Amino acid sequence: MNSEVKIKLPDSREILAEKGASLYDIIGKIGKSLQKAAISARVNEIPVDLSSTVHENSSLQVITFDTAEGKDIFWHSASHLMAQAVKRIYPGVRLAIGPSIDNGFYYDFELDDKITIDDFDTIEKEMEKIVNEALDIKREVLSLDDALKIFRDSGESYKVELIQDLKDNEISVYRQGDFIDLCRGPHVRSTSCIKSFKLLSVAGAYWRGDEKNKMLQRIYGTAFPDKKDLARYLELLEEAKKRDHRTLGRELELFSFDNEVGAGLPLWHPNGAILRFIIDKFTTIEHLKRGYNLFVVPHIAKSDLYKTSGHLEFYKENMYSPIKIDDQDYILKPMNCPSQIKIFTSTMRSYRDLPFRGFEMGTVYRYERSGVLHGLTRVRGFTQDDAHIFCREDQIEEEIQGVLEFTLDMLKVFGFEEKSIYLSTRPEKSVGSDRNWEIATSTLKNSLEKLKIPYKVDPGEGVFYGPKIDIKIKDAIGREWQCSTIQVDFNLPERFDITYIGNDGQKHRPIMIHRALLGSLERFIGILIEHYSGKFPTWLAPVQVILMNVTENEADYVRDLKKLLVSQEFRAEADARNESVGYKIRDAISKKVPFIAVIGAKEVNDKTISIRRRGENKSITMTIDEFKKIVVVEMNAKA
RNA sequence: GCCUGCUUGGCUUAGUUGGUAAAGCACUUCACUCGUAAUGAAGAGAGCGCCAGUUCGAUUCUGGCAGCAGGCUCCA
Repeated sequence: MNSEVKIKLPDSREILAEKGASLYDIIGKIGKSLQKAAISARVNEIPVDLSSTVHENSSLQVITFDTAEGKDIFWHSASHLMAQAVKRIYPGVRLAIGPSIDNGFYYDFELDDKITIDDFDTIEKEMEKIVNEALDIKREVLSLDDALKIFRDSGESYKVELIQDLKDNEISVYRQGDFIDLCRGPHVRSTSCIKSFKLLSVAGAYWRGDEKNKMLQRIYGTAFPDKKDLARYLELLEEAKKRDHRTLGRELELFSFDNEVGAGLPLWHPNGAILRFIIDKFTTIEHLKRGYNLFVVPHIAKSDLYKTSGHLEFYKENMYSPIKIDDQDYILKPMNCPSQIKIFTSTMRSYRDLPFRGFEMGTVYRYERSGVLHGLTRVRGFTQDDAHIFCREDQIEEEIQGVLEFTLDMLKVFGFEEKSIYLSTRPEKSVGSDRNWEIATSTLKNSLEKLKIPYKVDPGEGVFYGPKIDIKIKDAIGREWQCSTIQVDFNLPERFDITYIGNDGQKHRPIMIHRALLGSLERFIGILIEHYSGKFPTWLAPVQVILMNVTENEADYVRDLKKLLVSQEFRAEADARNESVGYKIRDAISKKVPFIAVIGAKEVNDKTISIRRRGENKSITMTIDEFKKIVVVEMNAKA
């Protein structure tokens, strides 16, 4: 009796196991396939290695790769595997850290040799060898002193530093063959579990993420229990590459960058410029419909303005050097707010004027360090759908709610249904009274709750001048992007001494709300390109239809029809080249246009067109009016 | 800014152990007049990111700069 323990499973079944049996054996009793899939297990809710033994009645929950926890453990073990291989190849290497990340793992190394992707083959081969050696991965618990001695003796100074920070008397390490690493665990039972893996990239990374520290070499990789899963993941990476907005930007003739113009300064080509124009026009009109006033301000302003606003002090890093004009310093505007404030303060405002909402498609210029530039998503000059709302304290809540609803509506129109919302509260360094922060934070909270919008709190992540709500959208392949931000500001109204006359005849200070819904137009378009994979819905498509003739006889007809459609504000192109229909169809498909219209003798005769929709390989013959109606319907529906 | 790698016609790439470069697509012309994912042929197009240096000679070697990629750091 005493030699057996009861193991309670998640479905409340109970099984008996021999006292001291390993989890691996116990799981084998439940099922062979589960035993094979098991990565680790939770015993009495604590994740442990499968090699650990059970000595008392316990609950058991098997962890497989299907769960986030399973992936984390598996990838962490894979990172150890890689580190072991690297250490075998480069004995002088010093190990830093090697955690699991979103879709794999990395390990940071300090090494005099430079590792490049050309070395991946060698490292992967060594990893394979270690997998085939089927080394047991064993946990050991050491005293602080013993642990320090082991890593000191082997010259692993980063590990020594980590151990010293642990301030723990019991240090767990994991051993697999000749390799030992400091680690909390748990891990898979054997190197043989990590069947398929791939090293993906190598990059520099600062020790502990601090710029002042030494730069280490980081190798990224991923791994899966099954070869098929690895293949699928690599395909996904290929897919992401195919929808990269930088590639599509060139292929679809949307935009480009030019060495001579400068890094981070996008040039909008006809197709991209029209896309921008469509979004700009739509966004502007939506603002006007919601009672915003339109603002336009110059791209430069005197540096004094930014002294008043505080940007010269707090935002200097991101601002360009002054331009001298008539012996005065002018600065390329890094933000729209200061200039916009001057519109509000240009005259006496009454409480009756509030809320006063000013909207601008405002272009700003910010210095970004050369290494951070990235396609359209990180540039040095960009345009924000920026607005500032000046309101009374009692109006904040309604304004915030209005902005929230507006934002969600807009994002939906652009095809972003899934989003996550964050409320960022007061950071350590901040301006404004406790009372103001309290009011603003609770107002933001109330607004979210009244609209039944689920959100998470990001404590201390607010801006120094006020709390904010950030909205992250999820694109078609599940990546998150932050675009929208709604911020309450106590700082600028003070700095610019903004006032309105209340019904008591006295001056009062309004509250300012900054908000951008799409954020930067450049970045938003970059995200849109990837989200739609270049297949823009009809209302956004730079070219909605390509018209093509079958033989030379219909060429003029096609050109005339194109002119007619263009004159009626349809975005049409004609392909009257002397090529086969098959060839032109193929070409048009690669341009991802929503409609392809083929016109042969029959169509000219019947005054019809043969329409082939994107993604379909059948065509429908219809009159030109019928076609126009379809396009109009889709444009109105923003489809 | 930092680390690693990269930079050859519009695009994708080949190549030269240093003797001024090759292909496919795109483009132009000609022929074909063709019915829903590539008709055929011919032609034009780069001096190999920029600036120096080494050399009889540099696209190839060295240095600097710029740009790009992947990261790190940063991101009001």
